[in-house]
Formats: sequence, structure tokens, C-alpha cells
Amino acid sequence: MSQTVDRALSILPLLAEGPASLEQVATRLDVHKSTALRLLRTLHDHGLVYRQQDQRYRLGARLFALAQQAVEALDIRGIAHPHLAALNERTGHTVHLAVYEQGEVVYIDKVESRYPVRMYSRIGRPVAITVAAVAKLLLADLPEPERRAVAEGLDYPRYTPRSTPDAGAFLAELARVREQGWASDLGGHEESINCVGAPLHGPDGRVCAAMSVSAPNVVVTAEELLRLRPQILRTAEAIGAELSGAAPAAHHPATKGAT
Amino acid sequence: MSQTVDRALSILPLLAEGPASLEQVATRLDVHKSTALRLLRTLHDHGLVYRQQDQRYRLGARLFALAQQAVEALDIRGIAHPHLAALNERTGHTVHLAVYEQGEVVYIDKVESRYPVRMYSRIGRPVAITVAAVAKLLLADLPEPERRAVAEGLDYPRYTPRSTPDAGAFLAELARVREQGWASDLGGHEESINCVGAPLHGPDGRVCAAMSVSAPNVVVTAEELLRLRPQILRTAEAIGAELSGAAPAAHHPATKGAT
DNA sequence: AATGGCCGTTGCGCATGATGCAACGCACTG
DNA sequence: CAGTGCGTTGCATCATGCGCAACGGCCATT
Repeated sequence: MSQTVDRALSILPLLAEGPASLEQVATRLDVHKSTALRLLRTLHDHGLVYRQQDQRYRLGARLFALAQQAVEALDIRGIAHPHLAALNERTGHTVHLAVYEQGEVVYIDKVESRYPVRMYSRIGRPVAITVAAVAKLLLADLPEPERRAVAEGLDYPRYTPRSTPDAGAFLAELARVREQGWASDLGGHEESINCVGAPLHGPDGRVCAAMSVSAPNVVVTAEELLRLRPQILRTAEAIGAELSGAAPAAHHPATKGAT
Repeated sequence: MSQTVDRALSILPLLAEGPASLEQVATRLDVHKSTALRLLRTLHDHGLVYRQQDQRYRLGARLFALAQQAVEALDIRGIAHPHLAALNERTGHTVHLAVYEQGEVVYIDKVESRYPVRMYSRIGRPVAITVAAVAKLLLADLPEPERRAVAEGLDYPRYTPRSTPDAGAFLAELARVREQGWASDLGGHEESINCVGAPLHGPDGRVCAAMSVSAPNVVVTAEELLRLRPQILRTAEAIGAELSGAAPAAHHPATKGAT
């Protein structure tokens, strides 16, 4: 692995937190100022980093453009979206789509609730990996050694009393999820929010993404939400079928095609 | 500028075009395979690049996560304020900045008029959502189902005879606003007060805030106020560019003062 | 107005780390 | 079963990225 590039790339997550000065970057990277400057300049030349008038650095327009292209390149998203929208239409609740990539679970799509109730997460933010239904689904499908390695490398923040407490409990939960083919999170992240999720199987049979329906219990109780399970599973299967090349059932015009 | 980093970063736009094999990357970079491999591995370790089953590389979801995190951390007010102050300086009128959150539109910044006018707005307070220019701008950008849901759940108080009367009229107005890219409120909240507003686009291209210039018609007529529109739009675009990290990019320190 | 500290910037000599090469392994093909 | 194409590895060479030290602008302090 290339040390120079490694350092340069380490700057990006750092700047994602907020603007930082040259000195701050140098300190956090543990390199000399002049080194940090050179790296930042290179990033700047590529437009990944932006320099504001106060000379501090932020992420730049190019990075946003690339990010946009990155999600658009994910076929799953384009294929799944109409299905997710339809599910949202029928249930009225917020629907999420997430993928797993190298130890991270990332939301890549979301269809908002019709209810004008604020939902906790925005797409893109790394998921609360130890509790979210989608995270459980994605991790549950990993081969056993990797699953354990990931589980043991995680923090287990106690968002609520119902949050997953530790690696042991998490692995047990993953086993259950794997077994039953769906997952739920009942107030494990935010006390009043529940969600139910299902896995999306790719052509190779492995779980390539996960979806979930979330709602605060001021709108529906956990029991009512869980009653949507069959519908969610059916949607997940429909998406999976289409991913595997099955003809898309003639729903709405499935415009947003992927190639 | 660092050559190694430069090469590594050149890979990203290349992959944005579509998945590519190691050999293709090496060729396009004009470096040896082994060099390209090392660079790709480093990018991969940082999650910026993902390796699909067929061993070809594409952009990683982490890029999206980074961008999204940066968007959330954006200090819209801090970036916008100098521009708003400058606009206030030039026009003399009250300037507002607002965002949409949890079904409400709230002011997050305000630069007072140089004229002795009283206006019922305060930072942190909700906006008269059915009539204010900023509210129209923010709601006009919501996805259609949510927009309709919100519009239908609102009250439509008749502050004045020119207030938006009902959901139908409001949705029609939102469509117009969305189309034209700016909004006005001519005496819809307080009989004698007019305002003109423009949307602020965030890095993801969506409207993340809205600004407006307001003045009572004892100071300027509605026509005169509307004549400021180009100036307001220009300001909004400048803020948007800065929010997005668009790079005019002066390397050398000498650049000082407004452009 | 003068001073000192802070922070970004520059040029340079040194050694570290990035480079290309050549050889290997693997999968697919004729 | 050779032959081809592509990804991977270890290594010797030297280009390149590194830290240092010194400079200069800006701001707050006296």
C-alpha cells in the first residue's frame, strides 16, 4: 500500500467532519506541515478539496460529483427504487435501501414517509451498524469468520436500553436473522422508532443489499409495523427477481433503468 | 504536487465512467500494472473504490458516505452570511435565510434593514409557511408526494386578502416557483410587506436553504423590489457555489478581496 | 507604533518509499 | 495441452516525497 496516497486519502474523512486548517490536518495526520500542504494541494488540484477564504479546507465539488456518479452506478438502486416507492405509496412509511461494503453499511436510497414526521437518518451516513435492521441483514449473510471479525471489531453504543449490548448478543441476533430471513429493530436506535427489514438477494444468491420500513410508534405500533412483513418480503423478492434478470413485472414505467 | 497521489486521484474520474480492469487503469494512467495495482489497493483500503466479483473496479459507496457526511456538517449560515450582509449593504433591505426541517420552515439568519422597519421574524422562529417566499422555495423542491402531503396538512390562514387560500392554490404556486427558480410574496403575510426570494442549492444539487429580501412598500414599491431579482439570484448562486466547494482556486496567497 | 506569536509558504538535501521489471500463477481457449 | 491474457509478487534502482529551517504576512498584545 502506498504511504503517500494513504495519507492523502486519510484527509478526506477528516474534512468530511468539517472545515480544517492546514495545521490541524498536519497534526491529525501526524506529518510535517509542508507534507500536509503538498497533499492538500494535490487534492485541491483534483477538485476533491476546496479552500475557503479563511484558508481552511473543506471537501470540494468534484467529490460530490463523484459521489453522485458512484451511487448512480449501482444498478441495485435504479432497479429497486420503483419498488421502494411503490411500497412507500402503499404503507405510507419511510423506506430505506442499504448496502455493505468493507466493514461499512451505507444507506444509498430512501423514500420519505408521507407523514410529516422527521426521520432520524439521512441517506449516506454510515448506519448505526449494531442495531439497524438493514445492518443486521447485511452482516448476517457474511461468511462466518468475517462476520465474527466484524462483530468483534465494533463499538456497541447504548443508544437506548434496547440497543444491542455487545458482540455476543449481536452475533446471536445475526444468527437469528440469518435463519428467519428478515430483521427488525424495535427502538434500538431511537426509543420511539421501529423498523422491519428484508434482504435483497443478488443473482449469485447472496445478499447484496437490504431494505427496511421505519416508522415512529406515534404513527403505528410495533405490532402493526411487523404486520407489514409479508408485504416487505414480497417487495424484496420482486427486486431480487429483477436483479437476477427476471422481466420486471409491469408495474409503473420503470424508467430509471440501469445498464 | 505529489505525483503518486496525483496518479491515484486520476483513477477516480476514470472509474466514474464505468468499471475498469487493472490493465485498463494502468494503460490509461500510463504506468506499470504493478504501480496501478498498488494505487488501486490503497484506494480500496479507504473504501473509495470497490472491487466487483469480476475483479474489475468501480467507485465505492464510501465516496457517497463521505459526501453525505460533509453535506450534513455544512455550516450554511456561516457561509451564506457574508453574502447576505453584502446584499443588505447594497440594497439596504432586510435579508432572510431559512431552511426546511421537520415539516417547518425556520429562519436561521437575518440581516436587518437599514430603514426603521419592524418585521415579525426572528432567527429560530418558524416562517408563515403558506405565504413566505422562502417557504415556497423550500417546499417546491420536495419530492412530489411529500410536497403534496405537507401542503394538504397545512392550515391556510388569511393573513391578508392576498394570502394563499388553500392547498390547491399552494401546490400550483409551488409548481410555478419550482419552474421559474425564484419566488415572491406580495403582501400575502403583512399587507404592506413584499419580498423576493431565491433558492440555495447544496452540494447534492438539491435546495438546502432559501433566502429573501423584504421591504415594506412605504420604502420601495413591489416593482422596484422585484427589480432586485437578478441581484438576489446572483447572490444565491454565489452562495451555492461556495456551499458546493466549486473551485475558482487561487493557489498563490496573493488573492484577496471580493471578486 | 513596535513586538512577538501563529500559521501558511518555500527551497533544499537526504533517505525513504514508489517504480518498473521479470517471473509466477491462474483461468480460459483453441 | 500448449498458448494467451490478466492479476499478483519480490526485488533492485533511483526518483520522489519527506522533514527541516527560514521567511513573510497577519493579528493580538504591550
